[in-house]
Amino acid sequence: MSQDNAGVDLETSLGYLLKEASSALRAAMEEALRPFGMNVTRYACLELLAQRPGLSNSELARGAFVTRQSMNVLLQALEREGYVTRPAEAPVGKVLPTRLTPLGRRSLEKATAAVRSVEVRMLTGMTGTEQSEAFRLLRSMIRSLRDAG
Amino acid sequence: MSQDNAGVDLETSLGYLLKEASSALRAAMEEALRPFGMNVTRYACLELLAQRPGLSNSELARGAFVTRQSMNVLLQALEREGYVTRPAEAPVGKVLPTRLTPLGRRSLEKATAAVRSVEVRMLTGMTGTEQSEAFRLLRSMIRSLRDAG
DNA sequence: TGACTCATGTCAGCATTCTGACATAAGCTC
DNA sequence: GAGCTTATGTCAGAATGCTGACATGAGTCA
Repeated sequence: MSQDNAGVDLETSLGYLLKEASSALRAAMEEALRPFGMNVTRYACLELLAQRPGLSNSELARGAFVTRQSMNVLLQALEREGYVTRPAEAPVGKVLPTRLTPLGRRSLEKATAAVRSVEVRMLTGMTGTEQSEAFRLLRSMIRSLRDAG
Repeated sequence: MSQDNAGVDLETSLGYLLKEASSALRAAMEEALRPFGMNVTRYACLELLAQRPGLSNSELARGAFVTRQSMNVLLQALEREGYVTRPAEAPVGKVLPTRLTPLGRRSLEKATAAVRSVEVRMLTGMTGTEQSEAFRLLRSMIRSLRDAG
C-alpha cells in the first residue's frame, strides 16, 4: 500500500473524503432529478428562487456555486422555457430580480420530493446530535478555507 | 426569510453545506495549483499514481471522480507531455498500467506542498478528535448514499 | 466449446462550465 | 463634480467533462 511516501495520503485525507462525499451526493441527486428532466444546478436555481424570490443573477450564481456567466446562460434558458421571469429593465442599477412562474413552482415541487429523499437517505444511521456535529464541523472547514482565501 | 415553505431549507440542509464545503475546497485547491500549471483533476491523477503505481485508466477515473472517458483524455495529454508512461500493449487483458516518469514525480512534488497547506488550513481550529469525527461522519454519509444507489 | 455478462480502452459528439472582455451602474473619497 | 473601486449583466471563445457507442478481453456457467 506504499504507506511511507511524502505525499498527501488519500486514504486518510479529509479533503479527499469531502470530495468523495460530495461526488456521491451529486451523483445521487442527478439520478433522482433525471426523471424530471432536471439537473442539480437547475434545481438549485429554482429552489433558491422559491426561498428568496427576487434574487439577482449574481446572487443565484453564488448560491448555486457556479460563475455568474454560467448562471446567466441557465437563466436565459429557464426564462425562454417559462420557468422564471425577469423584468425587461432593471428597477435599480443593473440588477434584474428573478421570480418563479407558476410553471416553475410546479416543476420545482415535483423535484423537491426526490431531492429530499436523497438527503434523508444520506442521513440514515446518523443521530440528530451527529447531524448537528457534522453541520458544525463543515461550517468550521468552510470558514477556515475562506478566511485566508 | 420565508421559513414556512415546503421545500428543502438550504440554510439548514446538510447536503447544501456539503456542497458548499466541497466548492470552497476545490476553489482553494485550484488557486493553490494554478502557479504550477495544474488543476485538481490533474493533481489527483498524479497523486494516485504516486501512491499506487500501475493503476489503470478506469481505476484512476474512479479515484479522481471523473468518467473513464475524461481520464483517458487527461492521460493522453499527460503521456504526450512526458509526465506518465503506458505500455504500448496491455500485459494482460486490455488494462494499461500507468506509471509516473521522473518528470511527473518532480512536478507532483512541487504541487503537493501547496495542496497540503490548503488541507492544513481547512483543518485549522479543529481538534484531532473533531477531525476523526468528521472523517467518521463523512464515511457514514458516503456509505448510506451508495447502499441504495 | 459456446453464450452470456461484465469491465476496459477509446473515439466522436454534445453539454456544461469556465476565463476573458466590455459596458454600465452604485458607492465612496477627495 | 471627478476619479477610483467594486459589482453587475452579458457576449464570445475555450476548456473540461459527460453520454453514447463500439470492439475487445476476462470470467462464469451450462
